[in-house]
Amino acid sequence: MTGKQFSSVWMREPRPARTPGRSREEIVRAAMELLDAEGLDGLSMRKLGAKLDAGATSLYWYVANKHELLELVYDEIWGEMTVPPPEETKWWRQTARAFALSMREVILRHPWSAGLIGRTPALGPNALEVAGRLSRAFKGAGFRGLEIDYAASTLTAFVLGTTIPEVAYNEAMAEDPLDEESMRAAVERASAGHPDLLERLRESKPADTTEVREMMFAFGLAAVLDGLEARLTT
Amino acid sequence: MTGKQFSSVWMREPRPARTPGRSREEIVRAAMELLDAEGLDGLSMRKLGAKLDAGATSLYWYVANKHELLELVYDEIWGEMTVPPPEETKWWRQTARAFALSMREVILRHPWSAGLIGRTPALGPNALEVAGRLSRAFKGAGFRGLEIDYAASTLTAFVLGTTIPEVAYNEAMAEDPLDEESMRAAVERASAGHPDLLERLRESKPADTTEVREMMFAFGLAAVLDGLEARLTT
DNA sequence: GATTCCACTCGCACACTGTACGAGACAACT
DNA sequence: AGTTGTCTCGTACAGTGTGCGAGTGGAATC
Repeated sequence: MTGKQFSSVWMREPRPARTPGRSREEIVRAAMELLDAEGLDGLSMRKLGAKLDAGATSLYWYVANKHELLELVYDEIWGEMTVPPPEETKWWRQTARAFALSMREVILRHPWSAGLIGRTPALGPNALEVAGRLSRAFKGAGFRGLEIDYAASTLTAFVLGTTIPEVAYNEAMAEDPLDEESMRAAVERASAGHPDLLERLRESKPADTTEVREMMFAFGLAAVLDGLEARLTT
Repeated sequence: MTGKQFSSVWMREPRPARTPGRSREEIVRAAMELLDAEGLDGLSMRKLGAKLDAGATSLYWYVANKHELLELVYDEIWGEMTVPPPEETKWWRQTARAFALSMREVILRHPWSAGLIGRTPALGPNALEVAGRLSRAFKGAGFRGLEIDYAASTLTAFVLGTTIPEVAYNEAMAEDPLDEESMRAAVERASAGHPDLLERLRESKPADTTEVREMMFAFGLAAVLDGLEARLTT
């Protein structure tokens, strides 16, 4: 009568894995390969089973349902991000900056993660490790109490909010590859009646898309870090 | 031979809608009701058809596919956000702040939008209207050239990145309602071995969840605005 | 008034999804 | 030898988006 358990993979022990060869890790690895190759929609239990020379429903021995599997691969994403330990960096800004760049890079490298990353609570060991390191970094910076969390959340929110649309753009381009020119024409047509937008569209003409985004990210990141620093000195 | 068109609802004229009663608008309205009631997964063409006393496939006369329908309801979301015109506000900060609050409020009111909002290019009339107003506001603030876009993107990125996890938390809670207490216990158990996290978890004990998030949002927003202002004066 | 045409509706079918169920296979322990 | 527990998987079910093609009703044309 103690109420329902919070249902997450991380609240349950994994199957012992007496390991003939199939195990949770194996499944997660195969799932990530499939995700990298075919995206979030490309992952189905049947395909994953086939990839492992197993029946689709065999996987349900190791994983309660597909959502649990996604929780597992999701945490793997956090494992690929780097938060440099304080010894390696002089200022907290350096740590924060390195993390932000790494987070963006990981998401862009695994575009399917953009569809997962804010969507499920991040309670896996890797996510907690990152959260812990980030916490320590901001604490070292001088933040106190809840503001440590606030600062960390602000940073990750910026990266998330920036990267998700980037991924969306990339995927729209991938499934419907059209040259820069006609894309621009389409957007221009849609922007008719919004002179401000058209003007800025023309300004960016010569620049490469990825380069513009790089600059945008650098600009926003600098602003966020400045903003956090400002919260610190008052 | 001019290459493929960019495929988006906004690139095509809507069906003339001789309107016996069924029309694009009607369908979009019904879709939003269904989404508000049952969430993103609750929207299926069959259910939507039933709600309109129509066969599922009848809708395909007005909409090329489900994705197009989602593009339409997605733009509706932008229509509910408010960007106060410059006359009504004294500083750009006020405009930006009002927009950010409004954006967050709209997303929280239509949680399903969190699954759409960064995922598809925002080329609908409402989205462009918002983008235009935002552009003008930041131009008025003193930003120039591409930095106008950068500033606007930074702001929306922050709101997006903050709100998506909020929605995720709300939905996890909704489908698996457990009291604050056992939730905290679960998270504490997961955080074992991360003293920094545990410490902060305990600090936030008395505070209400929604209140904490409100404070977090205010903190982050102030930081972002400060950061943007800093970019401006240099 | 008859005919043609077109806007529109919708039942059926197809390929696909996640996963509950229960029957079997194999190894280890009693 | 028998029992138990771990693990595999075929089958089945309810659900999805949507292509196709036949059907309907009203307006326009002859």
